[in-house]
Amino acid sequence: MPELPEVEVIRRGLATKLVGERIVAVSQGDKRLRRQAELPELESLAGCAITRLARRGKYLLLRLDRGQTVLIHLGMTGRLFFQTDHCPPLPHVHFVFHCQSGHKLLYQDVRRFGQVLLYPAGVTPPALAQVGLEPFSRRLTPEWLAARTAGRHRPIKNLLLDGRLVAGIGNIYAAETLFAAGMHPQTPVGQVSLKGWGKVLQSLRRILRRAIRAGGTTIATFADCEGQSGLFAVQLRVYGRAGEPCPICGTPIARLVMAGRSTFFCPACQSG
DNA sequence: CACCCCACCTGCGTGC
DNA sequence: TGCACGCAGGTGGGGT
Repeated sequence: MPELPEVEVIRRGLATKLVGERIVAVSQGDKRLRRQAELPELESLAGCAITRLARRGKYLLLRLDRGQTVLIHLGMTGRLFFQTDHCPPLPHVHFVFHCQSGHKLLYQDVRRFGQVLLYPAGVTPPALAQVGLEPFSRRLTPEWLAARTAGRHRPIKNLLLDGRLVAGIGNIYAAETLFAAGMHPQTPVGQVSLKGWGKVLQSLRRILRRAIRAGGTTIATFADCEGQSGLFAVQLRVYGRAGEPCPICGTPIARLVMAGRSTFFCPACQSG
């Protein structure tokens, strides 16, 4: 589900309701996520107030007034939302954060690829050390990308998916970025010119901004913390559209598997 | 170091 | 109707 725009939409939605809110209890479902904090740790959050919601790549961070950090990654199917009153018990709910105001924040995750971890004051979550530059960082420039990829041969699409270099890009936005930049997904990174990197960066930033503004992309399950679907799916130009005509030239959109992931592109527009 | 592959899960759509 | 299969927005550990 969630790439940078979806996580950012969640972050903004949660911030309006959670900043200043105090946690009174945390409860846990029976099945475990791939990585998760133990319940006694999370129960130690009782009495803490949430001071800030932050995002690094696809990680969401809840900062608490005693310095702790709750690190949440939504994996493929993770969702965060407030439980509405009188709704029936939901399946696949793994954590419930009970707030002083009566709000209940639920973490639901069908496939359980997500993570909910707790770090004490002063400890930086190790996973964050691996996270690359934010797409909107001023340090991310065509020159930086060219320097980091000089002489390397991996396809640009695989590079965009590598969050250790640039954070937050997933399969949807990698495809859309390369389409907008007119670049073939298999282009070896070492062959991309400075001008090419400029185009990629400009396309990436424009698409991410538009996706955030549209509330993210809902393919099947994504929803913001109020349960609203994102509207960017209708603006997708190639992702999931194999066989459909390219919106620019009419050539059928092609599908290719790269690094085990479906890759959608226009063979005519993205020849360079 | 650079890069690829697969495991980790459940659910849904398709085709036989 | 049922079953087998392929596919899905994520990482991360292990192999070449």
